[in-house]
Amino acid sequence: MPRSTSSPSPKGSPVTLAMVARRAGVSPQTVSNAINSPELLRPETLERVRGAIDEMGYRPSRAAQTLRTRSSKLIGYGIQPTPGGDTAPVMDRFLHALSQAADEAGYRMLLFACPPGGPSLEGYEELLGRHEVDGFVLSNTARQDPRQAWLAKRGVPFVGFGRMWSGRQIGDWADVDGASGTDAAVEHLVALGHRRIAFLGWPRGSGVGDDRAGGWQRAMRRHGLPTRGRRAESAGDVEAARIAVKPLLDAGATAVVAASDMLALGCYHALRERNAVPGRDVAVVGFDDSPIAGILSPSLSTVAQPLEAVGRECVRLLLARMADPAAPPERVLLEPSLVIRDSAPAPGSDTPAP
Amino acid sequence: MPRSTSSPSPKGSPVTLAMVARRAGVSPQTVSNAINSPELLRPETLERVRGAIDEMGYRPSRAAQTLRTRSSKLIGYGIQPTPGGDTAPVMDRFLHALSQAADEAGYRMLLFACPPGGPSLEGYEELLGRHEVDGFVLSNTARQDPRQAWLAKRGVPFVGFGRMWSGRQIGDWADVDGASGTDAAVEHLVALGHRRIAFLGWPRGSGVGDDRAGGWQRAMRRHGLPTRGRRAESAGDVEAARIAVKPLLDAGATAVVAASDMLALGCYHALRERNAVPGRDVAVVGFDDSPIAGILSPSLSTVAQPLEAVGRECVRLLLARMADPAAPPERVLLEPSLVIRDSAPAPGSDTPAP
DNA sequence: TAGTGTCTTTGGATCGATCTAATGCTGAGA
DNA sequence: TCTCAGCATTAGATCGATCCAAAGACACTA
Repeated sequence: MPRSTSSPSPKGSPVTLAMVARRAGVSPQTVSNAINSPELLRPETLERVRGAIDEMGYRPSRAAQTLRTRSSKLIGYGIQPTPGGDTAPVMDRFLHALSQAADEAGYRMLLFACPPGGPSLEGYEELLGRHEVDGFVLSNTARQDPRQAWLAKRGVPFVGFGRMWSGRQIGDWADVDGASGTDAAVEHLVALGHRRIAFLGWPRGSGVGDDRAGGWQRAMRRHGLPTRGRRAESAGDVEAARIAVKPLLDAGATAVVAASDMLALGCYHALRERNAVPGRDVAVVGFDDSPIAGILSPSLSTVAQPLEAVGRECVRLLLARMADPAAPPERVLLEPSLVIRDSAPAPGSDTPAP
Repeated sequence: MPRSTSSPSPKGSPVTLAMVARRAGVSPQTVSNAINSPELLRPETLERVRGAIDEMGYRPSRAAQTLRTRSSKLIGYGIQPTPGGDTAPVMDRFLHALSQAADEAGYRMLLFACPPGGPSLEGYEELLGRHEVDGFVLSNTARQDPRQAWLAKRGVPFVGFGRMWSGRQIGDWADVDGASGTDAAVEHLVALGHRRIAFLGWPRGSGVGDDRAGGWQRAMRRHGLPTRGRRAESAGDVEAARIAVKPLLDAGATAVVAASDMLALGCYHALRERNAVPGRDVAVVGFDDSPIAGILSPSLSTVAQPLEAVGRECVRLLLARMADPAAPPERVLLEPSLVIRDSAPAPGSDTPAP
C-alpha cells in the first residue's frame, strides 16, 4: 500500500525533485513538467511520475521555486494597531477573507506590523528589497496616503481596499459603495413612513464619511425631502455622538441614519436619555454591521459591508495586475446590504419590545 | 553623494551579493560575512564592504537565504472564520501584537485560512511539506485539539495561545490566567461592599469557562461567601444570557461577574428589563475588554487580557523552542487586569448617571 | 631563513527547483 | 535508404546566498 499524501514522512519532507525522478526513472526536469506542464508528457509517463510523487509524498520546496521563478507567491499586508476602534471590528473578517481567497489562488498572506500613526513606507520597502512579496493589499487608505503613488512609481503590483479620496485615482481598488448603503437606508425608512430623516456623520473631509453622507442626501432629494438642519457631525467617541445628535432629535427627526454603528450607539444613548426607544419612537440605522449591532437592545438595523466579497475582489484584482502590469486599472464598487433589525424594522412588523 | 538606503533603485533591487563583492573588491563570501559575522572581518574591510552595501542599496534575497539555510523566518498562523463572535473581537489586536513581535525578531507572520468548524490539519501539513514556515502559533485551542500532538510528533516547533484543556500538556504555551481575573473582579466587588456576588458563565466543560468560574469560586471562599445558588450558565447569545441571569437576580445578587462581555451584556438587558441600572443597582463585571465594554452605557468594568504581552511571549517561546528543540517545555501564565468603569466603579466614586 | 601559528580572505560546492537548448526517438515523405 | 518534421525527454546552467575547507598574509619565534 502506497503511503498516502497525508502522511509523507515523520519529520518534514526532505523529498526532492531529484529523488522522485530517480524513483520514477526519469530526469528531474520531467518531474517538474509533470507538475507544471503535464500536457508535455506522454500519458503513461505522467502516470508513472505522478505515482512516484504521491508515493513519496513529494511537495516542491517553495524556497527553491521562489529563487528560480522570482515569485514568492506571497501577498503583503501591513496590519495597523487598531486604528481608532471604528473600522477595527471588521478587520479580522477581512483578513480571513483575504487569506481564503489568496489560498485558493495558490498565494498566501504575509503580515507585517505597520507602526501606529499613519502607515510608513519602511515596511513596504523592506519587504520589496528582499523580494519577499509579489504584491500588496492596502487598507485603511487615508487621505494623502503616500503608499499608492510610491508603489506605482516602482511598478509594484498592489490593490487598495478603499478608493483614493484625494487627487487622482492610482492603481486598482475594490471598495464598498457607502452612498448606496445610506441611500438604501433612507429608502427603507421612507417605506416605513418616515419623512424627517436625519444624518449623523463625521466632520466633512473624510472620504468615507462624505461618501456615506452623499447617499443620504441623494435619496432625500429624490424623495423631495429637505436636508437642511437634518445633518450633524461628531468626530470622536460615542459620548460625542450622543451630544451631537441632540439637535437633530430636538428638530423633530423621526429617524436617524448614522455613518457608523458607533455613532448609532451614541444616538441610542441620546434616545434613552429622553426615555425614547430606538425603533419604536425614533428609527435608527447604523453602518458596518459590527458585532455590537446584533447585540444591542433593541438590535440595530445597519448597513453591512460585503467583506468576503471585498477580499475576493482584492485578490482577483491583484492577480490580474501581476499578470498584466500594463492593463488599464480596474476599480470595483461593491454593494453593501441593509441588515434589518429592530431599530428600523421591516415595514408592517410589530413594534419591538423595548 | 551616495544613494541612501531609502531609495535603492527604481525597480526593485536586482543587486546581488556578487555585485556588491565586485564593487568592494572582495569575494562574495566576505560580503556575506560582513553581514552575518562582522567580527571576522578586518575593520577597514568591513567598512569598505558596508559602504558598498548601502551605496548599492543591497538587501539579501530571502528566497536564496531560505533555500540555503533551510529556514524561512516565517511563522504560520491559521486564521479562523470568526469563531462564535466571542473571542473574535480581540483577535486583530493579538495578530498585530504577534506581527510586531515577530518583525522585531526578524521573523514574519504567514497567514493561512483555516476552514470553519474546528481546525483541520491540512493547512499545517501543506505549509510544512513545502517548508514554508519554521513554526506555528496556534490559537483558539479547543478541547481535544489535535494540532499540538500532531505537530509535536513530527518535531515541528509551535506555541499555543491557550493551554491544553484536556489530557496532558503538550509543548509550550502562553495563556491568560482567567481565574486570576475573576478573582480580582470579586476582590474589587467585595471592596465595594458586595457580598452576594453571582457568576454568569458558560456550561461546564469548556476549559476557559471553568477556569474563569474557578477564580470566582476561589475568591468567594476566601471571603467566606457562599457560592451555592449564585452561579448560572448560558451557552448561546446575549438573549440566552439575559434569561439565564434572571434567577441570580431573583435570588438577590447585588453583583454579577460574567465570563465574557457578551454575557455581561445579557445581564445589562435583564437589568434594564426590571428598570435597574448596572453599577447603581447591581454591579456587573465582564471579561475580555472587547470594544463594546467602553461603549456601553453605563460603561462596563471588565477584565482585560494583556494581548500585546501574550503576542510577545508567544514569539519568544517559539523562538526559544526553535533554538533548542530539546529544552523542557515552558509555559507562561499572564495576569489580566481589571479595567474599572461605571458598571462596577472604583470604591468611593459617585454612582454613575444612568 | 625556515617554521609555526593566528587572523583574513577566498574558491568551489551546495540548497532544490526551473530555464534554455539540445538530444533521442518515431514515422512520413522523397 | 535517407532526410526532416514533430514529439517526448534530458543535460547543464542558473537563481543568490551560505557552507566547508583550504589558501594567503602576516608576525613572531627558533
